[in-house]
Amino acid sequence: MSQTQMIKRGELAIRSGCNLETIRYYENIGLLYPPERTAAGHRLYSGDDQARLGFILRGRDLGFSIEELQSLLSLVDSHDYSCGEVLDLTRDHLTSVRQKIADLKKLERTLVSVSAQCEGGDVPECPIIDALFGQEAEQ
Amino acid sequence: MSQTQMIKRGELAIRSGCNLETIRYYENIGLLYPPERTAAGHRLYSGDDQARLGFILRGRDLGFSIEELQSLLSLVDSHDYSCGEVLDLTRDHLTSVRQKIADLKKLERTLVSVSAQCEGGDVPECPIIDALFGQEAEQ
DNA sequence: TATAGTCTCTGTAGTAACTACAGGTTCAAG
DNA sequence: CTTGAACCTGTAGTTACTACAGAGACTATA
Repeated sequence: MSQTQMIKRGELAIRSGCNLETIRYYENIGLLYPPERTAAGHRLYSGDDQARLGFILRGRDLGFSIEELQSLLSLVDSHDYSCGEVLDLTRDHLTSVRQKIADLKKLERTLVSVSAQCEGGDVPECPIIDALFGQEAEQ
Repeated sequence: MSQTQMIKRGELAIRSGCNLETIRYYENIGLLYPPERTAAGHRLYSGDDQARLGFILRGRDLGFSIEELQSLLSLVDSHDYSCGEVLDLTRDHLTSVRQKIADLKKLERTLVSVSAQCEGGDVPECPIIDALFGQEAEQ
């Protein structure tokens, strides 16, 4: 892609912003292909390798799990994927993100309502503690 | 509290809705006090033990981490906590919940905008894949 | 009373997605 | 030629559990 220059793991870590050990981890779990090696066994990453790591890191930033990235990459690797398949995976992921947001908002509301009963200060009785010890958390 | 009847771990699991193994885990990490035992070594939980587990489970439902629950419980155990201290912990937690919501919403927007460029179907080129392989994820 | 089946005990390993370390090569600069 | 940085490997730690194996205890029925 950009350059066909081969780089070592440390350099890849710096360029990609990915942790050094994480690169090896992605190789171990099969997200990255085992790269070429020098005679002494040092890893050498090609431009394609760098692009693939970039893909993984951007997917990770979008909250895709390793498993989801594995699905996405196996589609890409098949060279026979359709846009629809990718869109399905993305929509599934979007659904789970929205579910998490909904759960957290519910949590937020409960925390706000619990906090609102509490006046703070030095008083030794606390409605928050009472709520936690009480029968219902009114989640 | 409710009854001074001592119950065993299996019964506590059923009554509280907590996983059997989790109860032992909470004991191991010091969230629950080591309960009484029968002569043969079977755990016996008092009403107070049951209330404490209830506290933990409700706190967990509110998204408090083990560490936060440990702080909360050590305040309770000190018998000398103030409402202000509890409120501070709760507000810190609320802040982190809100941060998570904000992060996820940002993610959601990005996923929506990436998906919007994609028409699905059987075409073999996918803007989502292109975006992931591209230079910027425009997060 | 014998025995079968369920409950409980312990320590340990597995989950997700890394991160960090120890102990040992290899490389590059002076 | 030596020194220090970079690299190699395998393994352990993180969070908050969950699950398992193998052994002992309890209970109900024949």
